[in-house]
Amino acid sequence: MASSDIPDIVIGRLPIYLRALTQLAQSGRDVTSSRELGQYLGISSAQIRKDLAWFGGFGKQGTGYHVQTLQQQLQHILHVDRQWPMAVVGAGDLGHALAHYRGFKARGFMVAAVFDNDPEKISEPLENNLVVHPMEKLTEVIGALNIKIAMLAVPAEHAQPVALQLVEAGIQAILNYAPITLIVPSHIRVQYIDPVIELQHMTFYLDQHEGNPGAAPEVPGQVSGVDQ
Amino acid sequence: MASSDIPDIVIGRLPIYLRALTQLAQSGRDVTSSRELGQYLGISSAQIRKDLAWFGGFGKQGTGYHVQTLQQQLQHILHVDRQWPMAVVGAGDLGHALAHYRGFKARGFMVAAVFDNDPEKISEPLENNLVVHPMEKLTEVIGALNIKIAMLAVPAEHAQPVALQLVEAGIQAILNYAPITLIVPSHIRVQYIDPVIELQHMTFYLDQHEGNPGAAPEVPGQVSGVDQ
DNA sequence: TAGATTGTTAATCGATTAACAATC
DNA sequence: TAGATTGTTAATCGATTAACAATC
Repeated sequence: MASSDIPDIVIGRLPIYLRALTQLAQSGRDVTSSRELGQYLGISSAQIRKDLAWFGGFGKQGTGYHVQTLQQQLQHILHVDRQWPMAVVGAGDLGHALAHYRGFKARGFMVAAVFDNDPEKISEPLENNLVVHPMEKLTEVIGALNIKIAMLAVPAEHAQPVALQLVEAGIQAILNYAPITLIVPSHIRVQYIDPVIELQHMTFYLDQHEGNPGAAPEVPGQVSGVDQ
Repeated sequence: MASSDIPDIVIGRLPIYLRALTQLAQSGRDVTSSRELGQYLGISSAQIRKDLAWFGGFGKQGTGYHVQTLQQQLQHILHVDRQWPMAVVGAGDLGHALAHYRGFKARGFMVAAVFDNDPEKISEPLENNLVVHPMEKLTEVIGALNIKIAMLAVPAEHAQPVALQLVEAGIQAILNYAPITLIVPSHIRVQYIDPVIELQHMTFYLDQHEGNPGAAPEVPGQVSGVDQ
């Protein structure tokens, strides 16, 4: 029952299930099945049932799963049945995009503070009453707002030292947008977002001269696999 | 030898190795070992050697790997020993951030065209002589510039139809930033970037009341695992 | 009831790790 | 040479899938 018993690879799929359920709910579906969900996500129905079974029995034989109930259960399991305040560090293009992103709220998150070390950006007003704080205020603001999660959007060469500052300030989870591996204490959670990693994964399968000259229409219908 | 023999999970790690080698090269290292690389990335040395062995023997017994040579080999294997022109679809905050991002060039990519359906954004000038094209020009421009890769940065409700337009236009790989699962023909590669998925993966391990009041400094030193 | 789908166990499959001969 | 590290094989480990009794 301890969360450490549950394979991390299972945890990684739960947010994807949750996202799919949200889509289903929006399209008005009340009930779904592991078969439907699996087909939609490119995952076997057995895997979905087995993943959910780690946390209990949420379905009904013969019927399937009540979309809204399962959604709530997953939100509870993932601790997103609340709003996590987050810090954005780095107020460049990406930092701005993150600070303005409307999609966090409905899924358990909000940007509560933005930091940058560029004097020109300090005090710059953003949406939602946010302003850009100087890096000197990092520990103070993160402590005052009880922030545990940071999105790191600074240039690659600053990412490592800033990450350690964040840890000092009490941050426990970092979503790192800088294209480097961070070295942090082992109790700090880190996830990486680097578009080039994903692009290079795809170009392995692409061939420069695999030309499609003039466009070759194809019948849609199949489903692509799951994301990392 | 056919690329389909090689597990996709192995392919997914190669860009991470390549990124680490770039970091090593920048810090002036000439030679490295599977042990060093593994320690740095939180991966076993055996796995790194086994992954590389799918493509040949790049190392020297007793010595290790020549950083620059291995870098070049991986670039070749991943087909990033060239510059892939890409389309950005959606010229909002995120689209702008992608169009301005400086990090693509050195790693095999460039933004060659930007599209949006908002008349106010059309013809808006961006960096690098880019302008925002109307969606009507999608097929024409993608064909003329021989673009095979698109980054999809439109609102969630438009992502599915736009993805199919991209496929019609000859796009073969999509990096999808919209928080939905895309349904596309099976020969189209799709990778997903959704920060909320990564955040929810981390909040599973966080506890709201696991307070660190007043900041608890900790000794850095250990390394976090590999991303997806 | 008959049909459908769950939760779960056992079988299979694949990925990771350990170990070591080869060799620089 | 002695020490180090590769490439590779065999052993282990873990994840996925198949199958089905339980039951709605």
